[in-house]
Order: sequence, then C-alpha cells, then structure tokens
Amino acid sequence: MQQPATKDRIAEAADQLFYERGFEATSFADIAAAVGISRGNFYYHFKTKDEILEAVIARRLAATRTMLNTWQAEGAGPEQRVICFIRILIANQAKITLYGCPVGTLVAELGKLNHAAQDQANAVFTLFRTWLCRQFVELGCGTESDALAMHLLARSQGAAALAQAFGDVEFINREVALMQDWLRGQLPQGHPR
Amino acid sequence: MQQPATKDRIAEAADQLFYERGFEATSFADIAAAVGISRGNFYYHFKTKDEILEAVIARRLAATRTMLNTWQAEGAGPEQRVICFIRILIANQAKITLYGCPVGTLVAELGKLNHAAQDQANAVFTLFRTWLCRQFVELGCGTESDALAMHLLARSQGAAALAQAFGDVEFINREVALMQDWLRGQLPQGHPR
DNA sequence: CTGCTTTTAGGTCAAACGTCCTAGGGGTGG
DNA sequence: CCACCCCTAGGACGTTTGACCTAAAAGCAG
Repeated sequence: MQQPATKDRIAEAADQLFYERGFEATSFADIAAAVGISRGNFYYHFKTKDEILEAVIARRLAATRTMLNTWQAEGAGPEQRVICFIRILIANQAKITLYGCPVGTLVAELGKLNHAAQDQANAVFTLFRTWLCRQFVELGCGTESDALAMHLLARSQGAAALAQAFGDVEFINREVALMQDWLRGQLPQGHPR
Repeated sequence: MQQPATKDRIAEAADQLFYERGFEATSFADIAAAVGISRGNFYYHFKTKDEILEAVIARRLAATRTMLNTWQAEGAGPEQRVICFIRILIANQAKITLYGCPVGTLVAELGKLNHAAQDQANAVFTLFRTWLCRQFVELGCGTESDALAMHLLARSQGAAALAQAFGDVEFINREVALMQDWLRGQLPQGHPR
C-alpha cells in the first residue's frame, strides 16, 4: 500500500499556510489551491478541519523530535547543543521576520480560540522545554535547569515576536549573540568543556 | 453635544474581544451582544470592521500614551520608570496568562493577515520603544539605548508568550525579577541614582 | 477484460459573515 | 405643535465558510 502523495501533501501545504496566514484565516479552498486538488476531496482524507490541524501539529512534533535527536546524536557537548537551539532563529530568520515563530503564533491563536488542539500545539513547546532542561542538567545546572530552559525559550519567543513586528532581520542576530553570552554566564565553573 | 455612550462603548467592547478572541474571530454579532445593541446599528457608527479596528488601536495608543506620560510626570527617575514598564507584566498577570500580550498578539495576527492596519498596531510597540529608549538615554546608555529598549521589549514579549502557553503565572514573576536584575547591570557606573 | 477498492472531481447545503437599507423612536429648536 | 435630525432596531443582500454527498476515474487482482 502506497499512500505517500495526497494526504501528506495536504498536511504539508496546510502546515505552511497555517504558519503564513494562521489557522482560522486559512480555508479549505486555500489548501486545495495550494495542493492542486478539488475542494470536496478533503472529506476523503480529513473529515474535519480540526483533523488537518492535528495532522499538522503531529508533523511539527515529529520534525522537532527528529531535529533534537539529530543534535543529540551528533556527539557535541550540551553547550553546543543549546547553541544549536539558539541558532534556529538565524537559520529561519527570513521566515521569522515575516511570520514570527511557527510554534508561538499557533499556540497564541489556538489559545484565543479555546481550541481543543491547544494542548497538542503546546506539546511542541514542552518538547523544547524538556530537551533544553536536560541539556542544562548535563551542564550541571541542577534544579535551576528547568527555569533556565523556560527563560531561554522566552528569550527566543520575544526575539521572534519583535523581529516580526519591526521586520528587522538584524535584531535577531543581536539577540542570538546576547543569548550565547548569557549561556556562557550560566555555565557552572569547571563544567566539562 | 454629548456622544459619550455608544461609539465608545462599541470600541471598548471590541477592544476587549479583540484581545480575548482575536480580531478575525470576533464578529459584529459578538460585539453587538457584548454592548447590548442590535447588529445593524453598527453601520451608523462604523462603516466597516476595519474602522472598528482603527478605533480600537487608537484607543490603545491613547491609553499607552497616557500611561507613559503619567510615569514621566510622577517625578521618579528613569530607572524607576523602566521598572514601572517591567511591572506591567505583573499588573496584568492574570489576563496575560489567559490571552498573552494585547499588543504582541494583535501585531502577530494582523501581520499574518497582511492587514492594512498592521502599521498602526505596530505604532504601540514603537511608542514603548522610543519611550524606553529615552529612559536609557537619560540613564547614560548613549548609543546603546535603542538596542536596550528593543531587548527589554523582547524580554517582556517572550515572558508573556510563554506565560500564556503554559498558563504559568509564577513564571511571569521570575522573568520580571530577572529583568530588574538585568536593568541594574546595564546602568553605567556613577549614574544619577 | 472484469470486478473491486481507492481516490478524485464537482456540486449542494445550512450557517455565519460583513455590509447595507429602511422604517421608526426620541429629543431639540423653531 | 411641528419639522428636523441623531440614533436605533431589525431584517435582507450576496458571499464565503466547513461539511457533506454522489458519480466517476484510476489502480489493481483475478
């Protein structure tokens, strides 16, 4: 059984459109046009719009997990891994400047809509949070690790939000540099480097 | 001529609903129900939904200006004024935990919609930015002042975003404490205190 | 080729949306 | 008392939305 095409292509197109325009502002017709299929065809692959949303979130969760696992397997130390996280902002700077952080903006929108999938969207945040927490534990930050993870998450969210608001690409670079400085300041003395 | 009531009450109700549910997700019917008037009556006061949005943004701009001017007039020094800004997060902690930052979430939504009023919404950010910049100039931070203002704005945006995502009120308090520590570290030696 | 399942296209449906019109209520000035 | 104008109520319009159905095309097994 080979079902690679349509269902995944719908989820992929929806993923991008939800990011660029938001969940509510994206209609079936928009996704259909992006994929190149007819409107009514959706009912076969996804019964409701919420189902598409769940598929999109599952996609993002899987992609995030893969990315984190890759970093984990690359052999570098926890400090380098956290720096990888910080540099996501630079890697995606063009899109962030236009549309903000994909995770943050979706969570904010679903939160305002009291949408049932809000918790699932939040799981992406939690994924980053626990992963970052583990890195800080490995760095020897002990019970402070989760607070440090949350703080770093907040810093990147803020950087993305303002970069989008002001359309300022350079601002991202400055914030990334500040976060890396901050990270060095958080390392306990004599940590394994 | 006394026209206090309806037009302002519409703008006030729309302000709140746009904050709690978002701009697009709020319909005329929602606002009408909140104000207690009939739907069709809107056309008399506001010809389009965009006009209501402009009125809401104008409201917020005016309120922000008033707040900043009040702080400016209270006689405290620039450091205390910046602390006032930071503590907005605490003052609005309950609502932020539920709906995020009113400015940030609106700017993000309008940005995704390519809405014409995006620039007006951004003006609220700019208002804070230039005001904060002035405080840092008074503190003797010189050419770094605008960068410091942007950084502080980003920090509060990030704190609000994560507080909403995780529904974590206490997180706001921790971030506020960190921002105040950061502020002390930014003051040039021998500044007027 | 035949028969079956999977997938697609096109179209219908009720509901909700923003927009707009009109009739009438209620107060003020002449 | 009357004419006028600000304001309001309620409904109608055309469009778009998510949801749903049906018929037919496409792919595969025998």
